[in-house]
Amino acid sequence: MALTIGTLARATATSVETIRYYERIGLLPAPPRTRANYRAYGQAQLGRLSFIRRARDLGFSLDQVRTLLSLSDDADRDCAAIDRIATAHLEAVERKLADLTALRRELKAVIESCGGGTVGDCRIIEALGPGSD
Amino acid sequence: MALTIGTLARATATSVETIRYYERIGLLPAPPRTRANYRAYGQAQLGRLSFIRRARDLGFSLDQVRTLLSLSDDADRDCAAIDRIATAHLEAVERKLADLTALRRELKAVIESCGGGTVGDCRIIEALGPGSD
DNA sequence: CTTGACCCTGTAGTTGCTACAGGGGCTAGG
DNA sequence: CCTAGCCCCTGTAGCAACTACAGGGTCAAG
Repeated sequence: MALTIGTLARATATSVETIRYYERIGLLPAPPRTRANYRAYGQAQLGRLSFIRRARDLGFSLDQVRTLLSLSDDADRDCAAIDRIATAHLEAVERKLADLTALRRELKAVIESCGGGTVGDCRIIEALGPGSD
Repeated sequence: MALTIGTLARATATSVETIRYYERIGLLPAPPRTRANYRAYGQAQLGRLSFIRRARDLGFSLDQVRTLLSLSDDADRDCAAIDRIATAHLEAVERKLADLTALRRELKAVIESCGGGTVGDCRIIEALGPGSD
């Protein structure tokens, strides 16, 4: 009935080392052990790890995941705190998108300036420095 | 005439620690020292550091910057190697943009599902886990 | 002659893992 | 009973690209 760490890893598309790492930093509780000192996980742990992985896939930091987990333990609590974390994260994602979009534009401009000759004529290098190197 | 590390830092919007770090990893050559053992930089170093910062701002890794710097030293070389690095980086940026865009869509869907009640009703938590935690 | 801003070296911390090294256990085949 | 091959254990070190001290030295101004 109990899952070994390898089985849990395959079930959640996580590496065994990552699971042990999550335990070390207190994100996953230390499970009971078998006689051979193997970790023995139950369904609750599988659910918790799935939650963590899904949140990580959505780009939440481990610290945010920790907070989300502790908030989700209390079903009677106001949902606003959770919404605040998610919205803040969405805003961070949108800032990153804007940054990356600007970066792509600049990068394209730099690349297009290259005519294909020698480095001496290449505008990529020129575009990067102020010319005094 | 020579610049102190603090002046160079302000001129390139870099922190003093970062400049020392670049020196330690061999990205910036070790400059001559004053009698007081202070680093004394010239215009060439200013240009080189500007180049590095600009490339970093465009998202190139320090390893790519290292390669770009060594390629740019040789003005007679074919420009294709430089173009290859820049194009590969652009492709990486576009992959990242696609990933972030998908993530934003998912995140928005999760947030919109929250009606504003208690955690028990909150769809954000529900959306994250398989429900068995 | 002291204050405060700067500089020096060296080391340890950050995030989120990943990769060993060096050992033990468990099952199946010979 | 022995061995092969897989899985598990702990503990430590490494990655990128910085950042943040601690504990000192230097220098110009008042």
